[in-house]
Amino acid sequence: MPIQIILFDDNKHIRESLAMLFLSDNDFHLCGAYENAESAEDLIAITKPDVVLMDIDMPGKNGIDAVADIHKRFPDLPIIMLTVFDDADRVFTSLRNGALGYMLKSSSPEKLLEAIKDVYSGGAPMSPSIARKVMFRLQTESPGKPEDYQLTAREKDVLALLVDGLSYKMIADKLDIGFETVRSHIKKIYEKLHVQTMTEAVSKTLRERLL
Amino acid sequence: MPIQIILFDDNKHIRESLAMLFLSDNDFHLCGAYENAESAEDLIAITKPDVVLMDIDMPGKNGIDAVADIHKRFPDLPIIMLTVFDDADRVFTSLRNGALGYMLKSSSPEKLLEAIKDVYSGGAPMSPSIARKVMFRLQTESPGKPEDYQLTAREKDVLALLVDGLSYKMIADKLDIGFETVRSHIKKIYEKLHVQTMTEAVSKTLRERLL
DNA sequence: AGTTTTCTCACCCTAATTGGGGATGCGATA
DNA sequence: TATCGCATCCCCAATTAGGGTGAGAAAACT
Repeated sequence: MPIQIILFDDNKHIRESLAMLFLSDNDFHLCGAYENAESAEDLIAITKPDVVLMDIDMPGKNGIDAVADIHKRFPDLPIIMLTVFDDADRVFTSLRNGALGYMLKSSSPEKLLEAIKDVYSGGAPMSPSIARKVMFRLQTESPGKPEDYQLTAREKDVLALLVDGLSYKMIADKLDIGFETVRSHIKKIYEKLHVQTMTEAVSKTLRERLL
Repeated sequence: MPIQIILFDDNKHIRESLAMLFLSDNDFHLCGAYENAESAEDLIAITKPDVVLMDIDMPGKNGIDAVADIHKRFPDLPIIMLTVFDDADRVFTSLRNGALGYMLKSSSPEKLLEAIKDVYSGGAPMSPSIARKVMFRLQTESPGKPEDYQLTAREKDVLALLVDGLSYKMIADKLDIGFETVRSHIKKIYEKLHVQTMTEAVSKTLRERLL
């Protein structure tokens, strides 16, 4: 049986050309095409599509908010965003809101059909240029190779507890060592991390994902 | 001119079939195929490829470490990882280490050629099943909506500087307010965040991505 | 094997910073 | 008017930072 598709796009031309596209291929069936996502949730509840195609900018309720609502109510329903611009921020917001795929409108009809099949069978299709942005964010948000400050195992223990917000005394208790010993370790840690206060140490540790 | 490709894969069969693939297409030229990545950096320096194909598991130096080294020395050289399993952790480590694309060996030769073209022209090709994992991580690692502790603008200013490791006095200077004022703000912040020390505040702020 | 370095632990003293209580004034906003 | 944000000040106790010293054990060098 064909994959049931619902489409939200304010551009009449796009709606019609996609309708033609799906008509010409028996693997797909367009069960609805709407110019806004205002009552998207109800329409989905009625037509029960397998895949949602959602334009990112639409008058009224925009695609990004619509995705959030749809995803909340139908968590397993795959949603593919359609866009003309590969604006990094909106890509991200959409993805975080629950969209699975992200296709540029400029990509070929074949690619779109392929993307729908992908998303229907558990993949997450993205235009390569979009994937690149996603990855860039991923790389900068998780700064891979942490610099190695050569902390000893014990120092890492202490630092971990420090980061958890414990005081010297509490750390001493937890590690079953003396208060002054904790201090010695912390002095060494500061030296190695090139910091001089607890907050700097905690901040550096979390930001650079040490430990 | 054809895209110059260098390949690292310990499986002789794969090396040979890819060699055949590139021979049959004039858009590509395999300028080297090696069974390990031990001296990858030097080989790259000599053969000057446009794209690197790197198997993820190899005896000796594994592909993940190799990527890190190659990316460090040739930051603009695109690297595509090849793998049989779409193991989420290794995907991520590779991506963080600088790989741009990530293809399953099970994908078709056409897809691989396409991926090479994509990466060469600035995209980031990924198998949809891999992209899904990437997105999943992205969604769970950036925990959408942070709890709102109702901090005032001024309190956020203070908290930001606190997180940067500044002392009360330094914050006072920077914000051009009195030392005691900083203290009162911080007291309020602690109250709102339900913490009682600087480290707890910093830790909570960074971990929950407040600000 | 012998020496040196490193890690862990512990203690001292002093100065600076921080945290928990207050209280007060002023302007904006509700 | 009453609350809220923002700014300022006070005191006091606790915590933290910087400067040392030193001992015992394990790891690394020679």
